[in-house]
Amino acid sequence: MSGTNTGVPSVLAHDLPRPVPPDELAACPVGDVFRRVGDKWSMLLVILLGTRPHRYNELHRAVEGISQRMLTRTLRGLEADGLVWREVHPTVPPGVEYGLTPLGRSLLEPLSALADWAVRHEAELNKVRRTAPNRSG
Amino acid sequence: MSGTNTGVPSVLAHDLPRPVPPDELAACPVGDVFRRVGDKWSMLLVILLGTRPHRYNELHRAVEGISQRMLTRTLRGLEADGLVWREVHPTVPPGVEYGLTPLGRSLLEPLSALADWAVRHEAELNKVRRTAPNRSG
DNA sequence: CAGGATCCGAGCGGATACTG
DNA sequence: CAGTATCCGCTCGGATCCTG
Repeated sequence: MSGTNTGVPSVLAHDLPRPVPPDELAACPVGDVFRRVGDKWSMLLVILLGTRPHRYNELHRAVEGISQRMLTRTLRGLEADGLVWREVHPTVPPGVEYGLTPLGRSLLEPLSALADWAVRHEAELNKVRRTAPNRSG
Repeated sequence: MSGTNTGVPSVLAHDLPRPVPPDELAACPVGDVFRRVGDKWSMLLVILLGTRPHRYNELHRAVEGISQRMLTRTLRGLEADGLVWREVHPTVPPGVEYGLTPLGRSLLEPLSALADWAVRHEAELNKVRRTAPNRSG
C-alpha cells in the first residue's frame, strides 16, 4: 500500500523516490494515534470487538488479565474516539453491549496487518531478545 | 489482507466464517508486539529510519521533542528486538549510525498501513473527541 | 558527537471494596 | 450485571548534569 497515493501526503516514502520531508514526519499524527490506541489493551479490544459486539463481562472474560478499571477506561477512551459504540439495554439486570463503529472497523484493517506481522515474527523477536545482551540504560 | 491465510492461525477472523476462539486471541502475541513498538517513539523512529540510516543527533533533530534519554532507550530497545542495527565508526568525534534490519523493514509495511489510516482519519478522530462528553472514570 | 547517571513528576494499570 | 471509588506501586518520560 506504499505505492497507492490517496492524495494525503504519505508519511512513508521509504520505497518512493521522494527523499522524505522529516518535518512532515515529526508533525504527522501517527504518534497521536498510537498514543490513543497503542496502549496495553485498546487494540486487543478493537480486534476482539471486530469479530462481533460483546457484553461487558464477556469482554472481561475474553481478555482475562484486564482489570475492571482498565476495561472500563479503555472502552470509554475508544468510545470517546468514535471507534466503539456503547448500547445500554434498560433491563434487570442491565445489559451493556459494545461494538465497533464504522471508523473502528476501518481501523481494524491496518490493525490486522500489524497483528499478522506480530504473529508471523513472534518467534524471531523472542529469539533475538534472548541472544542480544540487554544493556538497557 | 484479512482474506489471505498465511498458515498462521489468524487473530482476525472478523470477516471469516470462523466464530473466533477468544483464548487464541488473549494468548496471541499482538499485545506483546504492541508493548514493544507501541510506545511513544518506537514507531516514529522505525518510520524515520525506514527512509534511510540516520546518525544519532540527526534523529534527535528530526524527531525534535524526544529527550536524549528516550532516544537512546528507544533505540536500544529496537536494537534488542532486532529491528534496528547500530554501527559505530571509530572516528574523532565518534559517529554512530542507526538503520533498519530486514526484520525492521518488514515491520515498516504494516506500520505504513496504520500510519496511512492515521493520516486519513486524523480530522475525524479529533472531531469526535470534541463532540463527545469526556466522562472518564 | 554520542551518550551515561541521576532526579523527579505524571500517568498507567492492578487490587480491592462498594453500588444501582 | 456493569460499573464506580480509592489506594498504591511501577514505569514512562522529561530535565539536567557529566563524560570519552
